[in-house]
Amino acid sequence: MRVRDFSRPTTLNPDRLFGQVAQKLAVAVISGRIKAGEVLPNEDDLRSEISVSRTAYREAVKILTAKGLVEARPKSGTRAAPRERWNLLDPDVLSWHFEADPNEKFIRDLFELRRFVEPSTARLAAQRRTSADIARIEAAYRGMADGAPYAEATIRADLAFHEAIFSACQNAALQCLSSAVIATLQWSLLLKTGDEAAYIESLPDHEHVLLAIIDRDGDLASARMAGLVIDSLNTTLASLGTHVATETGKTAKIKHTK
Amino acid sequence: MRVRDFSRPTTLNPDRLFGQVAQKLAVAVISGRIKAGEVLPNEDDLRSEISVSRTAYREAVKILTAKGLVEARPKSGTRAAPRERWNLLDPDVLSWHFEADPNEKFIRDLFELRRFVEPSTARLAAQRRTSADIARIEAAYRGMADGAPYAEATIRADLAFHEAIFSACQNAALQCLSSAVIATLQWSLLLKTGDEAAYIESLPDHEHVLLAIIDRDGDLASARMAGLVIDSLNTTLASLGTHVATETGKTAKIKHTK
DNA sequence: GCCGCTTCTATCGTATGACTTTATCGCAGA
DNA sequence: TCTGCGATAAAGTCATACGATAGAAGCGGC
Repeated sequence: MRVRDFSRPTTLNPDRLFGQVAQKLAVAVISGRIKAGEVLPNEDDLRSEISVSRTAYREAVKILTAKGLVEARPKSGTRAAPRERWNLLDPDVLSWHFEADPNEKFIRDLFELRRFVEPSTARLAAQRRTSADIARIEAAYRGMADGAPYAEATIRADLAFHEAIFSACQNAALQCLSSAVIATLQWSLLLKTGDEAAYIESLPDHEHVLLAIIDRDGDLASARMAGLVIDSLNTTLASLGTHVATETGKTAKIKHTK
Repeated sequence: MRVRDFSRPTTLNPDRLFGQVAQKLAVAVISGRIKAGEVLPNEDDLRSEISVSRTAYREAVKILTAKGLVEARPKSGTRAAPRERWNLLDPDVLSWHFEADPNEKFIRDLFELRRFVEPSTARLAAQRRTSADIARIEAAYRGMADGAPYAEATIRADLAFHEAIFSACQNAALQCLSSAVIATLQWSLLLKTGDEAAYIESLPDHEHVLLAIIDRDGDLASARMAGLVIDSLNTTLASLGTHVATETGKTAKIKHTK
């Protein structure tokens, strides 16, 4: 796909050869071009696709193995792993998804995760935030408010806003979910690009979350963040051409079309 | 540490040479024996520790790179990465933590994550469960009730109980968190081994969760799971010799000692 | 003596070829 | 038909070599 990924640079070097091969293979697996059968046999790949040494190829495979995308067993070959084995929350795996066609079910799943996690992070952030955290969140909010909708800088500010809230939680395990939330956000922004009204409307919601966190009001921060996520989900799914209804109460139920 | 890890076999082959080297290095990084400085220089390791070829060593390093534990920059060397770069929710990384000394802060973080996530999974499971899901969860519960506390089979049943609830959510992204929850459970069971009373008392809680899921009562399932997690946290932290107070209402605040 | 340039070295990345280990598959024998 | 053994294919391991470059060490000019 032709989408730019604005998340922080991936851990593995993309201008190194093994990194390129890893990405190439990963996208082939994630996009479904390689199902759960054989991966391209060693020598075949080397001779046809790109001429790359066995070393670089093997190291690429090791990376994918580490992320659960493929499984290599001695005699039977290196096969693409079934999806339930993939580390879907790995930053690189999330990032590689942007190179494939949008998977609607997966985006829904990510949003559901976000809906469960992000209100809690807002609550924690309200309870534990330092003044430095406030400064970061506020700066990010200003970046969102000042920039043009869907400009790169604005998007970065949006991502930074949510990242800063995670960071204020002081929880290393929780922090690891920030990449998943950020990927969800990117899908969201990507899908509704052009819908300026939706973006403008979301600004006050962000500000309200910020204010609640400043006030150390965990319940309020949580509730406002929940609202923000649900609004985002609704406009995103609307862009996806799917219908969504919001239940009364705090949870939103996604109508399963078809 | 001398702890057994009962989670499903890791994705990367432990009886392969590179797997052993990867584990060795990973534990050295996670335990803090290697800080954020240089990793053992190539040749030094090869000659002293275990005689292993550069190939195997490099592939091990690639695995750790993929999981964010180390960073190999072109010419300056391979260094242990700062902790915020680690993929703490990666199944292997979680598993490697069992080889190091218990990190109290990290266990608290994991419990916090669990507290946020697992009630939601119980709610979703109640809404979406099939009869097959019920069968799995119920079988796991029977395994817990029938076995002796802290016997291996009983522990496996406990883990299976929670895993089955994740599975009933039909959410691939959420599913990836099951390994983190299971790791948390294992830490919990490990730390309070011997406290049979705590285990016996948790049985009805599990049963109540199961019943709520059978009844498709999402709110009830969520509330009961929340109670279960908080009880587990309290007894676990008590075993850790730390004091915890339960706030009135749905959230528990962990008193930060010192 | 301080600063900038050159050189030198350590270390990662890549390539190649040979050998070992493992597990699958098919054939032969009971 | 079942059992078992060997052929075989693919991953795993080893040794070696070379290229590139970041960073250190040494050198020379101001």
